[in-house]
Amino acid sequence: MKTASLKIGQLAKATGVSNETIRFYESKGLLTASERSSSGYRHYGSDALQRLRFILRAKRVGFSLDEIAELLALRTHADAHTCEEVKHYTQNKMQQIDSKIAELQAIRQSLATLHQACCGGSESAEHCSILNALDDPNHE
Amino acid sequence: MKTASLKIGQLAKATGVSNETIRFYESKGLLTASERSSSGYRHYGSDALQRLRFILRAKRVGFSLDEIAELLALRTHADAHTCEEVKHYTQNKMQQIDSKIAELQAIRQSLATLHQACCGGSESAEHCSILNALDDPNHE
DNA sequence: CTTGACTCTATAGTCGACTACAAGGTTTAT
DNA sequence: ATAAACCTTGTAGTCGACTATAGAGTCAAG
Repeated sequence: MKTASLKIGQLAKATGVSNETIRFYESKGLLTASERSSSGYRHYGSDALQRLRFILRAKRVGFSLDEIAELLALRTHADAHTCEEVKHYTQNKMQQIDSKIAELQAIRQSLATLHQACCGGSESAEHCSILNALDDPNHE
Repeated sequence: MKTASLKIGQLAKATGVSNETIRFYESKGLLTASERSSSGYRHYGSDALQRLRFILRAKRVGFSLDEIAELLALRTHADAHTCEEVKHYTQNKMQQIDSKIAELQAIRQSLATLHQACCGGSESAEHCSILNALDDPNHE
């Protein structure tokens, strides 16, 4: 027996998604079982666990399943992608991520201002909303 | 005439969404026109621009319209919310944002590793994928 | 004073991402 | 050896977030 082979239900439980979701991700090409038993049962290694966690992580920060599939398909020196492609793609994606981080920090700042203004922030106006808390210097 | 009154199409153009999307957001309680003309046309002030940009920003980082509506409804000293509620909610939301930022940074790190490994990162293995680039110390 | 570019409401359709059956086969615990 | 608890495929339904269309009214330029 190989180290840590998981059946679909175990993988599901370990990641907090349903069996159906895992099969759905498979149908979208995001996650394939490393093996099938003679009876057709899916079997996963620990790499699947890592892969699925990556998928969920990326989803939580607003990436679509298609984008995630692209990310997972990225490999250096792989047959399907030239170095140039990988360089450009990763560069681009990192910029996208930096924007997302900046956007999150802006929202966080507004929340922090609101949090401080609440009950005790004596300077603050009444009816201070999250939009008042936003300075919003950059547009678009 | 008041300063900078926008019709729906102008607001749409300024933010890059369609007129229909704006009406849809209105139907979900996210964005109301400050006024209607006698003929029923919606008119927006610059606050609507700020509000809509906030909505789009929050959307891009994975918040649902319902969550965004909650964020926008947050006000200190407002009738509908006690200080305790606001304090708890903002605290909670800020933690959520911190997790999102950490997740983005993890993905970004993987991409950076991949980017460096590509064409010239002499130490790196062949067929290095984004998952190999992930150390993934923390689970869940 | 008409033409074209806007706006309105209302309803239906689409698309991504699941979620819930149905009808059956397999594994495991007793 | 049989029942409970798994697994299989397949199809249909749901839900959030739009998007498109119809049919009508309004506004600004020539």
